[in-house]
Amino acid sequence: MLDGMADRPYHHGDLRAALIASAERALAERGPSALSLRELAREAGVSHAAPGRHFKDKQALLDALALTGFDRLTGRLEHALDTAEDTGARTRVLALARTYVGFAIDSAALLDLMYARKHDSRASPQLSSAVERLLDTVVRPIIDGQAGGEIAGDDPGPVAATVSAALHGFASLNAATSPEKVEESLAEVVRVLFEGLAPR
Amino acid sequence: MLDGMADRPYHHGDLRAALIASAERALAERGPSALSLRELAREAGVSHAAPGRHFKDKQALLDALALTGFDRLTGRLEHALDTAEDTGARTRVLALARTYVGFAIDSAALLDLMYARKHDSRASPQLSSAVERLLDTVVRPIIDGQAGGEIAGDDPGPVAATVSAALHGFASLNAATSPEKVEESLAEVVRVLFEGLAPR
DNA sequence: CTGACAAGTTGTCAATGACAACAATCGGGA
DNA sequence: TCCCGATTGTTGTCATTGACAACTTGTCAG
Repeated sequence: MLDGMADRPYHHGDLRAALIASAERALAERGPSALSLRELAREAGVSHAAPGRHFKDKQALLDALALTGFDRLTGRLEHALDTAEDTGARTRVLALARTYVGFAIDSAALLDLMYARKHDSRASPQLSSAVERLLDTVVRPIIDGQAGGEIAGDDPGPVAATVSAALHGFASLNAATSPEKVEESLAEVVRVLFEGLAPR
Repeated sequence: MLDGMADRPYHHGDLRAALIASAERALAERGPSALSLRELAREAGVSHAAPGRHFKDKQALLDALALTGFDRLTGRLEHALDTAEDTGARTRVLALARTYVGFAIDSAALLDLMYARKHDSRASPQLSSAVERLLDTVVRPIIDGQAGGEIAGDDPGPVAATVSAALHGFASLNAATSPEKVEESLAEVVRVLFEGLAPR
């Protein structure tokens, strides 16, 4: 029975989720180094050791946070693709890029964390599979585009590597830029991607 | 002089540089969270408060470290460009990419730190100008290429944005990949960049 | 009912970053 | 040359933190 918020019940209800949410706020507002388990515990109104029941480690909390980040980003990308389903390949890639960059702008610190964890060799297998799902999503419009003759080549590999690199790189480099400027710049980047550097 | 068993002079000689070097090693070996000022001090053979004379803050140390990273990377890129001076635009871009990715592979944690600091609004002006010099270097072969008719367009802006995004993104995404695979993949990416996604 | 397990609590410890007050060394000008 | 101020390093201290141990409270299956 959820007893409501009366005089703090002994059991929090969903401390795990509350900690992750708090962590994300703290991460965004004060940077990764300022993130303290004890502070999160205080915000949640529990004792300083309570987080230990849900996360073995500070690192475990960060891993869980990164994981939610990947899930959320992948979800948004999938939604963007579904919405642009019947448009051209270029439009779909642009939709993908817009979404990715949007995420990078309003969750810059989280994105950093996500890739920092991904690069760590001690990363959990869950994290790796989350990254895979993300990449699969990016590859989808490319495979479709090649099948429909809108994108050159028949091996999605090199094209996917290029597009995901450009996507991630652009997002990472422009995470601190104002959304309007980014939007404009982004359209140009997708155009250059499709038309290539070499003169036609 | 109470020169005990260790012939350690009261003054270290160049503590500042020693700390930065130690910090880079520790960063690479044990990750950013394990980096402790006191440990660096111990490694340098000085007291736990000595680093405070050279760096106001732990953050200040990290900023200085990031700065050396940018300087080193820019230096390598400039050298790579100079070496490839009389070749075609595509070769020069490939040289740039190789160098950038090489840096990312053997200094992955440092590169993360560099961009983490860059994204922080409280970053020092020195850091910003270091980033600018880096971008200028990347833009150079593009301007040259457009002037020589090897790269389409006359505004380097969009092309530079695309190339630097792809460069940085590819490096970031492949920092944990084996050098051989990366080398192969990299050549394909540069090819796709030049020829574009759209069928010719 | 009950007892095992999950979730939270208090207590403690070593490590850390920051700072203050003090000491040794160095270097430049009188 | 000598002295005095600026640098650089030292010891001491403090609050905060992450981790762990031992204990308590609530929950739920049988």
